[in-house]
Amino acid sequence: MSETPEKRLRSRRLSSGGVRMVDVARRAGTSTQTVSRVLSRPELVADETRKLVEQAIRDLNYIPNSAARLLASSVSHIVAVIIPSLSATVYAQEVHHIVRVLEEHSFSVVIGHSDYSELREERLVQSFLERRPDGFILTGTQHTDLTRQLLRNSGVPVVETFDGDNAAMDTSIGFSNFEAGRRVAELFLSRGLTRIAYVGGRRDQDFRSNARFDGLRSRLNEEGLAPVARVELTLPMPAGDGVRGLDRVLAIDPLTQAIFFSADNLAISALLECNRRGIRVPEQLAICGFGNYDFADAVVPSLTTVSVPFEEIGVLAANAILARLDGTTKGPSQTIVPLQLLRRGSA
Amino acid sequence: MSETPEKRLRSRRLSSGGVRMVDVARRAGTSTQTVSRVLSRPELVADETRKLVEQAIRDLNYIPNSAARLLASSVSHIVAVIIPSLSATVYAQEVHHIVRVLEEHSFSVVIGHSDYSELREERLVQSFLERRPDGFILTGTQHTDLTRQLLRNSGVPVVETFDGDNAAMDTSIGFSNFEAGRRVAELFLSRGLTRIAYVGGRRDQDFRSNARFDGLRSRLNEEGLAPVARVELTLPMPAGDGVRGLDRVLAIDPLTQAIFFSADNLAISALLECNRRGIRVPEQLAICGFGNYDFADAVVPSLTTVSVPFEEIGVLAANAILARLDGTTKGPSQTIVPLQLLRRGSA
DNA sequence: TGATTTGGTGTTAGCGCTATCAAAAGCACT
DNA sequence: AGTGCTTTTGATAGCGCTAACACCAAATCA
Repeated sequence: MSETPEKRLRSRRLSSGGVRMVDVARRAGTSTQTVSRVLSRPELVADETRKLVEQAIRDLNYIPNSAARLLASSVSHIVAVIIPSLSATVYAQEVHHIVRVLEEHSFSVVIGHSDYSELREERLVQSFLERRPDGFILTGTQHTDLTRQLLRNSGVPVVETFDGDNAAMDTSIGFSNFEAGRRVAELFLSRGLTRIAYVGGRRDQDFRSNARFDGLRSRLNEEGLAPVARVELTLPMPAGDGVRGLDRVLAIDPLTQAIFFSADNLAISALLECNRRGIRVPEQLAICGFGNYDFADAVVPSLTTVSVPFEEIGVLAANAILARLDGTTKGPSQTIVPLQLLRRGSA
Repeated sequence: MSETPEKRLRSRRLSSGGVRMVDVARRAGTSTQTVSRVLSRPELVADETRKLVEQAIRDLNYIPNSAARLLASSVSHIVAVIIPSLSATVYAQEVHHIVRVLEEHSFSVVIGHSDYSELREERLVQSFLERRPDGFILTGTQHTDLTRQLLRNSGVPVVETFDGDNAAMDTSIGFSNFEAGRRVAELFLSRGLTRIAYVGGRRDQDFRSNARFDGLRSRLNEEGLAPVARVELTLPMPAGDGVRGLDRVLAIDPLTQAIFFSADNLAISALLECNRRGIRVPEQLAICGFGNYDFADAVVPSLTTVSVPFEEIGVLAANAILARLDGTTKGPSQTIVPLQLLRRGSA
């Protein structure tokens, strides 16, 4: 019997990684409980003991195991964020600020892409729930029934972003896409333009773009008008799609006087294409974008667009989760952040 | 004695969340081990039993607890990714593809921002290690000693991206920034330009930009030339910084014939500014960017730039981690992805 | 026929941590 | 000295899962 069970077990334990809390406790001459307290609620530990423990932690290069902590305490310090895609600057910006704020509070962010599909979102929610996150930040208010049910059952705080038009499950941080559409229509109308077109994502993919179109149409209807064209592009839409959108609009109605693009990258590439083709902007064709992206005010003519406070949305979403976790807020709440119509050269 | 310890404990357990594996086992009439096998290695379970268990899982809406799994098995299915910032499209793109690939293999990605600081990176590594990730993807090869030590001790596979010039700790997926600088210099020289300037990030922040500058200078030196100006901007650099860079270059040497910008967004905004000021590009001032961003070929004149395969880098980085984990690859390795100089209108 | 292998399943003992309670130590006051 | 209080520390029992092994029946072999 050269290999007792104990021996084998011990070797597995050692190979499993390294320094455990009990090693720190032994070195500091305390119990593991005291070490645990030094890490999570140091104010409960006498100064002298605390220093001893901290020294032991440093000496041994101890790194706590958050899985064990979660298992024992049911707190993961993880927030799950699901966005359509990180290659859209809008969402990348938002996530940037979510991560920034949550990092400061020692929460980790896990990220998933829904790829503009509710079903993929559902699968992600399912898989993220295995990590027992302390919060969820989703994009939009469009979800499958199962997604809603899973989240409700889990009892985790949920923040939905970017959609202030529809009812949220829990907490919502968004803006009114509908209102944005109306404001843009108003602008075009005020310039005496009536042949107005819209270029955006596919109806079944891009619900927030739908709302902008609806807003545009609603305002036009009030004047007895209607959009002369609506072009739907498959998401994701790279900048070059702006030119395709432009072409399709002009194919439908060559006399179009104004186009509202659902994102600035489309609008900018269309605008640059107009310059190239000698289509005068805004005299011949007015262009309005959405999002106030990087080069919106650098192109010639500068791009008229709707400015969306992505940073603010990210920060508010992160803070909403934090507030729910420390008990500052309880129930659902809706926050609408204001949009700003930036009247510039292109319209 | 109306409250036995057992009662209290049971109530805590129940409140802690919900359905456990043992509940599934009970319902399916098996042991927990069999349930566990159905989830992780279903081929080991008889078809009939498997179906029983799967039904029980569905009936109960069972969601496994990954913390318990990690604790018992030492596999987290987490990959930690640290980039300077998600608001730089370059890194957002890279992360997009990392997430996309890893999602398919049911790995979760946790994200952190170093904000171009080695010290912040060190803190992030420290905190991410608590989650026992199965892999790390870092940006660049510049790290603190403690960062290196922590990662080495942890035994986790590490991939460093974006830097093919320097030695990596473990696995590296990058390109040669130095070579990029040389290629751009070569291009300018071939057009007979000699008064060449560089605009990039601050020397102590942006090591990869330094390498591009070094490459540029090295090639110029070979012709007995030197850069006429080097402008250093504080990171992060929003697009508007391109104009500031242009101004500072022209202040140092008004006769500058060519500028190499360390990122396309700077180059594009500078180019648009030249148009506005009536500086003729490329006749009066040649401009070259880096990265081949969205509008690089849409502006007039189109932007000459270096195309970097961000998508490929992300995919390769993710695959490198996966290969290490399933034992396909063992030791360190270095992969250099090729750059492409896109000669367009601006140079 | 018995010996051996195979496939399928169950039993046991942790993984590393924290919640909970108990207890000890210190202090002020009667 | 005894009482009640606060502050500080420790012992114990899990958290929910899987690794490792044990076991059993059926299949295969000599």
